[in-house]
Amino acid sequence: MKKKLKFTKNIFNENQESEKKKKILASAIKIIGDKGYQNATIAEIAKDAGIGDATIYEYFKNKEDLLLSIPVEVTKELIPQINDHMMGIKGALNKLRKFIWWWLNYVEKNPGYGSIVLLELKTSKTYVSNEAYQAARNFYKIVLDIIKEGQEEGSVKKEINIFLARSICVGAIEHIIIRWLLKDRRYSLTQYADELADLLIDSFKKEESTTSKEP
Amino acid sequence: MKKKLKFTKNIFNENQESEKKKKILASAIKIIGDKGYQNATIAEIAKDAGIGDATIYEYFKNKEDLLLSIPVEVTKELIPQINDHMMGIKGALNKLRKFIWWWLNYVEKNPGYGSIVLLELKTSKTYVSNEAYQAARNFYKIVLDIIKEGQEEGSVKKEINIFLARSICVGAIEHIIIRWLLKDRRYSLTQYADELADLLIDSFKKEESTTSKEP
DNA sequence: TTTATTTTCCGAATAGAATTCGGAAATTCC
DNA sequence: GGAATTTCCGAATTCTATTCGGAAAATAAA
Repeated sequence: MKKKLKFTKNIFNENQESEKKKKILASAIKIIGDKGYQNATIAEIAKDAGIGDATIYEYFKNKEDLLLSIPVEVTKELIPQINDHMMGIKGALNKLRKFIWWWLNYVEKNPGYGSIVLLELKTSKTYVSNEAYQAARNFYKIVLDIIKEGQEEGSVKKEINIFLARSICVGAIEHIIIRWLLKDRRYSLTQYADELADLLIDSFKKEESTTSKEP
Repeated sequence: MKKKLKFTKNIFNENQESEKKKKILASAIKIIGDKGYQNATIAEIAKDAGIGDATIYEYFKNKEDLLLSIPVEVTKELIPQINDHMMGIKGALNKLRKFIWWWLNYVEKNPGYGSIVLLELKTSKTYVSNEAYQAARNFYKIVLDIIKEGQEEGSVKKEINIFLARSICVGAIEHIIIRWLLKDRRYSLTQYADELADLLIDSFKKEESTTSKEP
């Protein structure tokens, strides 16, 4: 493999992260996801990644930057993945159901990441002004777009405020995940998907039956 | 005022917290609510309370214990307060509307406390095994009781899972508050109360019209 | 191949903040 | 008033993020 050329490192790495950086991020997800941001130490993350403490600072500004980089990088993979799963599904409400199922399932399989995104991130002072916040917005924009689509195709009530509807969906999903993360995680998270989807869909959907003049 | 007797301090203080402890808690709410748990220092809290750093450790086991004590103490005041506001309101769905309004309004007026409860608390490693978690449960039990009451009086659909309904309510409320806390807080939070209540109520309520045989 | 330059890495020092310790000051008891 | 007890806190300790300076490795130049 060709090695990096002089002065080209930064440009070269814009898309292709160095292996070392990826390794640090993986260790950070593992350690922070397990112990929480406060109890995770740079020393332990460095050790897990097989490097010296100081080396982390070659790749990340500081501990907070390391934390915030996690959702930025992971979301880059996640959004294409969920879009892929969405393909071929007809009807906004069916897509909403799929989204709920997919996200619960993902967190159940990656509780460390879920814990970082849903518990640790928001306490970061610089979160909203960071790229990580945009990543979260992009992710939840999927829900907003589904609701919009539903209004356009006529399956979702026109009179509801789509932003409020998104808040209800995302809020409910996150709340259920957070309970699961905080508790022992013994039960399956995915089992809630259908019932939650039923209730949400029921509150958004336009009644099909007696809508037109006379049946 | 009679001073404390030998050996009776702990028993005596079970209900009546010492003034100093209250002062520390007030300063902690102020500082942590403003800067966040990580950026708030014991030194600054102590200074604000007009005492030495080490004195805080006479009243709280450590910084985390201080954080967790905040919701425990505040909830003791809050639950009676909200119950008071609930009095005289007829109908579970009207109570739900009131609860939503009251809680949004409280956070708008006490954003520091809101920030502690909704952003900082859950990252604490010992949260679920702490009294603070019970305090949060007690607080949100109000919502669960309202939904139950609604099913009993016939205003809420019998077929919905009340725990899920509670998750949706609480999740949606918290999500809206968190957005407000993270963003600039320039707009009014209370303004969302009615629209949110409308949407939630609409999804829980039993259709009144054609339920009985023939009107 | 040798030498110069640039990049990567990290051991050791620094600094900031939580927590502990020992004893002084204040209060209560007799 | 003096002994016992409690309250308070200055100073020392410890733990950890972060910085610094330079060694090691990689790359370019000769």
